[in-house]
Amino acid sequence: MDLHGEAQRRLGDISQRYTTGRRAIVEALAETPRPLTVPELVAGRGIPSSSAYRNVLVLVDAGVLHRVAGADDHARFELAEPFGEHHHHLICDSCGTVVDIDASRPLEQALDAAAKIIAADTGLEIRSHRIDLLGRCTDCV
Amino acid sequence: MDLHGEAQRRLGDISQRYTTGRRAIVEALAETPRPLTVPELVAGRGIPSSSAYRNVLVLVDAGVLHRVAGADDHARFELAEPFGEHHHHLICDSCGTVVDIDASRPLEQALDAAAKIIAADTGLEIRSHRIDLLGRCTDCV
DNA sequence: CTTTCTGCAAACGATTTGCAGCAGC
DNA sequence: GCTGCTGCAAATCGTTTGCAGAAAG
Repeated sequence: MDLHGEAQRRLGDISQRYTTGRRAIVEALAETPRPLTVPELVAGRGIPSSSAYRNVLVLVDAGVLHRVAGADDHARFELAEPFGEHHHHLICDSCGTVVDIDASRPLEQALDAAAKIIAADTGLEIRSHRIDLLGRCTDCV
Repeated sequence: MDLHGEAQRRLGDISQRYTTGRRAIVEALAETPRPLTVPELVAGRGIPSSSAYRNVLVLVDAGVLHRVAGADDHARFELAEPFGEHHHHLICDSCGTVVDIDASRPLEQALDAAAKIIAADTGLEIRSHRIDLLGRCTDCV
């Protein structure tokens, strides 16, 4: 899939430009196997944080990025699903890091079943669901 | 269940005291049907925020409180499960508020099945899981 | 060319910390 | 009475915003 072409298309849909700064963010996230906080994203890449905060909002709005909530209080960002593979997250309850976990077929089936029950059960306007696993990442043993 | 007695016991287990300030936090959360941020917790109750931040950490450590991640970047706190009922959360993706949703039996069964597959599948040290529903709260229509 | 984005610097708000005095056990 | 907790005030850090200049289409 053409990452940058598609990103540009989605930005165009909401009348936004695909600028150098935004491309830098998309590239940084494409190279990382886990969601990043804004400080992590800009570190060592020379991206000014004020622009990063602004652009991350726009990119989420355009559907290029997803916002991921971890165990600590910092928003993390990753490429939206059509760009990456469908997966879930292991959240380290020691350091707050979020690690991607590939989805497996039986797991997905069980989760779909749960999601259906949730919707039927609550009757609430539910747009999506989030399943996170809490444990220890390899760095925290 | 004796809320305060049990809170004191759990604090004692980690050599911490059940002080007036800590009791105030437990009481505030016992009266609220949803997890609160620290600023929400101290508002109008005259609890100094520095103490609130410190005590919330201790209470989580003692297993009296749980930390809940919402859609925005602010940690929220609620009484730990043995004190409250087992439930899940509806997270408003508009205002970030977290609302409790009572658990139903079929939902729990489906979730248990999913959790078993997760554990067998990943082999990771998973301590717990988190299922959140993302949608709109009644205030945000 | 026009409109939007960028980057700096300053403002902001939540969270953390040092320290002297108070309180639980 | 000893040790740990409290509350204030100041420091810190992530995040937001105003504005003049640069860049995308």
